[in-house]
Amino acid sequence: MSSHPIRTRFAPSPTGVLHVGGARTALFNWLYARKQGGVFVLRIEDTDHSRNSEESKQIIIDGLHWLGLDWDEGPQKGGDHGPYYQSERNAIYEEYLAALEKKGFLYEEHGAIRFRSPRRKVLLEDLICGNIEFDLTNPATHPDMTLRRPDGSWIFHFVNVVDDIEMKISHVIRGEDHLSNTPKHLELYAALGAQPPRFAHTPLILNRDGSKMSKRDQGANMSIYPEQGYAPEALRNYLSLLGWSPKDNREILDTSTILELFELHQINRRSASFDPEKCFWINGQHLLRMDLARYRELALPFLEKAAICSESSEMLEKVLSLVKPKIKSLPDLPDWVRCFFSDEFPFEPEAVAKNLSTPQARERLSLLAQALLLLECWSASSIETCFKNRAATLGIRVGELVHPARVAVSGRSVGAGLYEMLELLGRERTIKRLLASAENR
RNA sequence: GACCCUAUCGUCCAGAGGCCUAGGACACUCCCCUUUCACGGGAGUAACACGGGUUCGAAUCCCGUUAGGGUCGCCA
Repeated sequence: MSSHPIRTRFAPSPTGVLHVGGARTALFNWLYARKQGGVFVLRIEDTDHSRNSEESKQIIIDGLHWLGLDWDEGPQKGGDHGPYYQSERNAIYEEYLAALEKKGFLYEEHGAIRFRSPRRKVLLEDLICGNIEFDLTNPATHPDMTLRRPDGSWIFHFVNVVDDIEMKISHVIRGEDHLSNTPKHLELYAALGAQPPRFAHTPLILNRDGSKMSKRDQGANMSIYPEQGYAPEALRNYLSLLGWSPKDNREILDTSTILELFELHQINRRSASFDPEKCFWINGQHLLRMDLARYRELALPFLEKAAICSESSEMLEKVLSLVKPKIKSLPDLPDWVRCFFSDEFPFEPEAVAKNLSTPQARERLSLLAQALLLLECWSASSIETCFKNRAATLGIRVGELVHPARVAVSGRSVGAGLYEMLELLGRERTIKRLLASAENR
């Protein structure tokens, strides 16, 4: 198409959190660049000295790393258009300011440097919002913008435009909160004699009730997702669906599919609201569908944190593949699997009360243990047969054996398939636990 | 207040004049499967903000109203 290479950028200011809206903006920029075979740039807009710190910058970098949005140029990566921190680009801004000065666009007021608007109508051809004309002829409604403060520090509009020119950004994909700023930016491009990039303003993400999403709202802060056991690929999936869709009712999409189907101009013009429940569901679907190696990778930190360690990696894999189809959230994992790796596990009081409190139940456990002791082959299917036979002999439903046994062996009333659990646990531990419960509880 | 954007189930998305008695998904309710919890399958509740046009015909086009959001900073 164009002879100009596609270059997009994510240009956050370090505020201490990576907001979910910012993450989505970054995702769209990343998707577009990757889809077009272009370059994705990360630039940190840290001109406001009062509120930026190393930690804040690190939070953004960590968040993007976690989300899997790798940049081609930027912090930790370098590139031909650096530096990528605005705080280090002073000389460049001075140069551009001098150019504007020379052309007579600037004037000073109270020590600040301001841009004299040409006072014209400005047409924005937005890839998402369409053509919008802004009338900037009235100074009362559109006052001249300030470019530089009396203390020498720079204002967003100016440095943002200068950097986009210098970094040869071809597509500015950003939140709709910048839509009304764009005519000002267009004035700057014109004044600098630069060709403006294509703009694409995405609708904002709101809360479920339609209110503006602040960093404190549920789900707004990206740092909670790794902690809560979300898979980055699931978040990419959910975020991509806020304002965009593949149009064919598919919802669970891996990133390569999104890449294949994503189109900038198909993004909605309607603001979306963030639904934590749906996000959770999408994550669950990814957890369910991912392969065991990936599952294990995501699960490991949660097991380590709970001080659960496996005697063998083979055992770990067996346990994980057993519970994987059942579990919806990785933070729940330790409670589900602790009983496989240690004899020290808590008994849920309600589960005990319901299933182990009667002498009858304890009697059955002990009978069950005797039967299992005699089993010639310790496999899930023969264990199942044994349970069923036992139940038939006692004239009860299998459930009346299964539920107490589950609690005796795991302390819990919910879990994976019991017969498979027992097979994995081994005969010795199974019988020991059945008898312990038969006697004590 | 001015300017800009938006308006389909509670939520996300489909719908770009007749295929719409509006489709899918989350959530919710019920049923089936099942040793539990899940998964899976089935069913159900639930929406075109309102008012005018245009048209033989409008969720879809136009205008207005209302509502929500955004911007109007020497924040980004």
